[in-house]
Amino acid sequence: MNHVEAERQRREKLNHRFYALRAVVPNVSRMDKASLLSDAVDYINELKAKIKDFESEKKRESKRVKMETMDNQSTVTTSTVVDQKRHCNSVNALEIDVKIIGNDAMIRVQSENVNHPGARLMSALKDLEFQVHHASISCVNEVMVQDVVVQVPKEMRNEDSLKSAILMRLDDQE
Amino acid sequence: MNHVEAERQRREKLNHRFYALRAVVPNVSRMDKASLLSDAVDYINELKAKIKDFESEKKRESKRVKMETMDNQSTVTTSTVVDQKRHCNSVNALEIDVKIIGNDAMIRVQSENVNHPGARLMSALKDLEFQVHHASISCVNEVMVQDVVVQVPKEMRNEDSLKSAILMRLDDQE
DNA sequence: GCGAACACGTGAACC
DNA sequence: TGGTTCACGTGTTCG
Repeated sequence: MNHVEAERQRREKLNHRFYALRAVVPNVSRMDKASLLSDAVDYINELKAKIKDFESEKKRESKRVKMETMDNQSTVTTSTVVDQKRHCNSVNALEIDVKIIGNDAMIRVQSENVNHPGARLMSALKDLEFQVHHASISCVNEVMVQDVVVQVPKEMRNEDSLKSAILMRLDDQE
Repeated sequence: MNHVEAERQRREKLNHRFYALRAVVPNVSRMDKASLLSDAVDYINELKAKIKDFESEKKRESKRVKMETMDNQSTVTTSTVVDQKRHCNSVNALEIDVKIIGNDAMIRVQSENVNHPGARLMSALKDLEFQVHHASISCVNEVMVQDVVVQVPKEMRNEDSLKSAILMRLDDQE
């Protein structure tokens, strides 16, 4: 009969598949087909759980990275805006920005690094009797940027008058 | 006979395992047992590849993080050392550290925030005709810390003489 | 000899 | 009506 041969081939095929399954499932406890099947099910569930862990971890990681890059972008954006401002009306001479916040003022001065601008700005702030909370001076390629935070007396808390008062005292020392 | 019953239970058990396998393998193309088995093998290989990807990615990630933390540690260590130095011989008056590196000097001054120490140090550096590359001034609780990097002429490149020269000019302005 | 596991041939069901 | 798949009972082997 052809039937018996077909059935024989079917069994053979099935057994090959069982061998293939044995090849990819580790730790096959016992060698019978039933145990192999349940071990395969367990193994697949283990792999699924592992992947789930990785994916949740990856999601957290990507959130962390996204927040970091957003932080970076905000700082970068700020400095970029400032740079554009700088390039807009940039002259060789000197430029000053003043921002008053409460009792304090944030002052930014950009100038050529000649005639000791750091000493001049600090001296001007001393003349005005501003208490310095923080100052940062950086010089790159003969351009000097100074950022200072000072406490100003209340009668001086006007951005324009403050700016001109500083400019005046800076010019005095040229 | 008992034999037929045992065989019946065996077949039943095997079929249950097949059902269980069907439950955990998605996209079972056809419903016959042979296809189920080969699909299961394919699926397991997919999961394995996915996990391998995740693990190599994770390894790269952990290397990156390790390098980042090492960077952080080195900077933290440096500032800690400096802090210890500060606390060691800290007095109310004024303290100065000088480190000469090539053409430049790193100067650190800690003092009370009275009499405008920022202006005084900058003025002293101007008197000495040191070019300021960078300066950072911070004030917390009436204690002011100044860190500056300057270029010094070669005839002044001695740490002790540099320190006393600065100290002298700071005292002049008291 | 018996429990477990497997392979085999056969009948049935289903396109 | 063949082709395919499944379930079943049976024979056989091994510990």
